[in-house]
Amino acid sequence: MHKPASDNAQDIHSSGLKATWPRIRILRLFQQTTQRHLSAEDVYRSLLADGEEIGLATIYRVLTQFEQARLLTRHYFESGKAVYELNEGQHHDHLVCMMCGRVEEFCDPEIERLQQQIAERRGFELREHALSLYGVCSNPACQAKARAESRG
Amino acid sequence: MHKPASDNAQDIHSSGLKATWPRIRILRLFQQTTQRHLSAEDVYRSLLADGEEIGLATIYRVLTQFEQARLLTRHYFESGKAVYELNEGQHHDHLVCMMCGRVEEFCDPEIERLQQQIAERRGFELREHALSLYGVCSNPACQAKARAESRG
DNA sequence: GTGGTTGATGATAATACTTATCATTAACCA
DNA sequence: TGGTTAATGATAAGTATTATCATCAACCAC
Repeated sequence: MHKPASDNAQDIHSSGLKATWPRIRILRLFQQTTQRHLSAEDVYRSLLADGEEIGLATIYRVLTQFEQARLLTRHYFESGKAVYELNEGQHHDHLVCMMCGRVEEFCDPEIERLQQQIAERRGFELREHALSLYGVCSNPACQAKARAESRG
Repeated sequence: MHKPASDNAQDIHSSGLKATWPRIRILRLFQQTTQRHLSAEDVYRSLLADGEEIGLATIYRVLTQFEQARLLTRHYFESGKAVYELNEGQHHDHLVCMMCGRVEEFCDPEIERLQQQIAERRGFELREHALSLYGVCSNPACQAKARAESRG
């Protein structure tokens, strides 16, 4: 199921980066975690909890490098804080629950086509896009919370 | 063309906020500026340049209040820094030039419909969304810069 | 394998953006 | 107009991120 550490080192290496222990551990975390989107702080705490000796500065550096190397992609989800996710080739967009923070992914070729069309019409060469839908998920607790807030 | 200050005060007042001088000036700035999207720092510098005595803390507070009052809307545009724009009722999305930072707006009912459909299928009650397209605009200088960057 | 070079690490200082604190001041309504 | 209540501005504090730099480890040539 999960790639062994050696493949992992290979991925890092072929991005022109030295396959160091911190880098291997960070990449592995993204490959193994159930929580797909992680902030620098999330990664830091998770690795500390696993008994790793790692500095926060290294996390930030490596996340930036991995993003440039296209191993990870970065999002902001309308908050000042960056989160990263594994880049698995297939582009997708996000559906975010405003109550519990859960993130679902989706991909709609028709929307993608329309985006391309809009960019072309305005003389833009489209490079990338970010589409996030915000709402309340089907969890009853979230719906209750949403009702409470609107009464608030 | 532009609303007089009194209407301006009216808008603020009917949002349940006192029509203070700093608030009137900030709202007026958004109504009169050609640069549609402004950060807290942009607003601060602009008002200082106009000879206003205003504190940065006030700017942050007022921008947050105006957003809650739906006079302004906030965006992050994939950077850790918030920018605000006047809320004129009509929802729209953004097309951002990655070279010069220019922002164009667009609105596509078909994309909106598809978004609604996606949310429904997954049991989400859609509240809002953010769609930003990033690319290179038709300005020759931007296209030259883009080519230079891709050569690295 | 080993060693030298080069780049990576981690501690920490610095920066950028934003929010909280609090004494003073101004807006609003009776 | 005066009193109440909320807003302001200076500044401290908080949070997220980047820069600095001495030490250390990965990699390639041998």
